Amino acid sequence: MDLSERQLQILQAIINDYVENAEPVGSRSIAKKYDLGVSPATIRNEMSDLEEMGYLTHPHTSAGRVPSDKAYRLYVNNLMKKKNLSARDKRLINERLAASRDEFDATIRHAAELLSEITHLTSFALTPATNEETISFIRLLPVDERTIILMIVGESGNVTNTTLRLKVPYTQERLDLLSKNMTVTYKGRTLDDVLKSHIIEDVGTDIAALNALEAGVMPGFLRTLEDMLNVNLYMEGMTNIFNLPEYSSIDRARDFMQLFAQKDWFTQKILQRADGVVVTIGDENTMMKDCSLITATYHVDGKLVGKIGVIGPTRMKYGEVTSLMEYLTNNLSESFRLTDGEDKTERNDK
Amino acid sequence: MDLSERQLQILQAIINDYVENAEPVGSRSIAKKYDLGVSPATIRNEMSDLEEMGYLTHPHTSAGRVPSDKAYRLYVNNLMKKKNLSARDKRLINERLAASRDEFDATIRHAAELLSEITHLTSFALTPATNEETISFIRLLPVDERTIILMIVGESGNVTNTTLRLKVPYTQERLDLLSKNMTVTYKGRTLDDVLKSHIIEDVGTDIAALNALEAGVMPGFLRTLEDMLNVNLYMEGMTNIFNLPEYSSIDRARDFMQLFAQKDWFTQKILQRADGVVVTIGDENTMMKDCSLITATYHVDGKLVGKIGVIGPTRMKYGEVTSLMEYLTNNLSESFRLTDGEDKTERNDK
DNA sequence: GTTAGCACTCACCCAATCAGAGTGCTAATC
DNA sequence: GATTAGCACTCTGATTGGGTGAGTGCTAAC
Repeated sequence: MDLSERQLQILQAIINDYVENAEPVGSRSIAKKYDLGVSPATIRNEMSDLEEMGYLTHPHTSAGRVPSDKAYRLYVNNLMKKKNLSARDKRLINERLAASRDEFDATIRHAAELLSEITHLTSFALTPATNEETISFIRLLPVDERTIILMIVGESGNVTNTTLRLKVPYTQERLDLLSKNMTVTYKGRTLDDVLKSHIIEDVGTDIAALNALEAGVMPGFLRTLEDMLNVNLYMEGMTNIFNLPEYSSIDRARDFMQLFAQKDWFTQKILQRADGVVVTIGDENTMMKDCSLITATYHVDGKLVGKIGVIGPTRMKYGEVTSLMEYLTNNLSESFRLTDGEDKTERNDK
Repeated sequence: MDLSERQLQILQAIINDYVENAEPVGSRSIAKKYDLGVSPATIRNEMSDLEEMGYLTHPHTSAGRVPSDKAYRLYVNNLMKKKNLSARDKRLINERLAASRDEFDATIRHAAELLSEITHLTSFALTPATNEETISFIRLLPVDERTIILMIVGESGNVTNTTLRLKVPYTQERLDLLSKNMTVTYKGRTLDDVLKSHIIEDVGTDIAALNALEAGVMPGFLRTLEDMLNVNLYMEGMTNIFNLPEYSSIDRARDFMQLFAQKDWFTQKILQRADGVVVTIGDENTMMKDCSLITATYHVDGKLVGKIGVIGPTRMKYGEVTSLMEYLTNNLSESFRLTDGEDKTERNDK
């Protein structure tokens, strides 16, 4: 049972009004503000029908109507139209991202900043997931008699290193030999893959002398792989929600803040989401039932996939936020396209 | 004009009571709970005197007394006695820190976690400041035709790296030569020092061929130095304050949260504080007038200095918190003492 | 110097009241 | 049959006023 054209208009009007003012909207104010050519009474009848169908709710008898999650879903799927970003916002984004273009993590952090500045909501950004990253080479460098640096370099330019203190002394040759052996063994394999075959493989059983050194290095190697797999989460604008009426109760505010207390858990939840712009509204979220969450994906060199996102109350300017996120992720993916011949340097220091 | 013994007793009683219950304490309840051998009326007179001297305040005529910042200061300086940690807390700390002993940043994060878990306040930890860190060596490693990794290693084992995309191709020899030249030029100098002499020095003017490569590397080198100088801030238990009555108003809670919105600013403020256990109470803080802030320092290998801290309302168990922090920083410094011969690995991946 | 006694002051809670916004229904109108 | 005007009804939120209890400050007695 479809909604009539007029019902859609009314629903849209209610959503617009509620998103703007955060107060239950009555029939009279709709009739006045939006020129629908019908009287408040008619609107009341339609509202009553819309409520019966589950698109509106009623805080109490004598209050106006509030859109339900279902209404927002309908809005996002059918009614919402893309907004063009203001020239000001576009310029802001271009400038800010260009400024930190050289530094990978900084760019991503800036994207999150922009997101929260423009939407006045809470935003976040994840550095790309590196499950698919493959090992390019492994290098061991001497520091002093007992200390070496282990460095793992991925094909996409990810670099992670650890300082290792060894029990036994080493020689330069042995170090080089082990570097080479490890590179040969692991080159081309994904981080995930190597880590899962957790069993410390015999990297160089044929060279018996290596074993002591190797044994000293392996735990650090695995730990570094793990570290390389971790994505970084940058959060911005957490305190923005304090300006929203829906979080004027301390309990709601606390619940919201606690979402981010466990960063790891939150990160996992975000990583599980599909690619592209994804909107989940209220109850559709397992994490926080009275929030909406919008995520979008950007690409690095067309391969690795990172995410940015916005969290706010279900009362949110979906059209504007999704358009902004599309623009932002396009811009990011463009920045991170490592076409050759370009004078581009990239940071990897997570 | 000193306080009499009895006045001190009463003041201490009021502080104890208020810290415990967060409610203005009246003369009668002091007389009842603490056996001071005098009647409520006498206590009232003393309280009146203490108020005149600025140690107590009065929310309104018919309310009990509340300790002022000045009272807490007196308490911290003179009255407070060290508490022994419970066996449970000690074990908790030892176990948790030992578990992540290998990973530098993780250990520090765990210290902050412990601090907030045990005190039920908001805590933070800073990785050591690296102003004093000196450069040990610089290494350039090839990745592909146009990409190299720049790695700076400090004497204390700090390692930071960047991936650089070059305009011009390079050869292995030139890379090695530049590595050596840079190492010779910068070895033993502090990061700060090198960065301040910002002028791109002529690393190898005698070898004309190097110039193009060198020019491509220098900006990345300086950026990496900057990055190496940054300290990491880990915050824990931010939502703990929601359980405290003083933050039941949304405005106070917002103000508190906004303190941490600008991490960089906050970090700077903390870095400026003196070494050792430092307590600043209420108005003594420029940052947040109605909080108390306690910081303490730990050492890495006896040299580099990092900080941990706790923030909460001025109503705080100063004795317990400072004792805890002393224990924790001792434990941390102990963990980070890089005595030789030990099988210790240390992470540097900030 | 200490204490008992007592008037006084607020903050807090509760109930009652009132105005305003908005609905839901009915009956009249197009 | 759809639309609208009119009106009774409902509920919230702000305001008011009395009652209670905790606690002070003062005075006079010990």
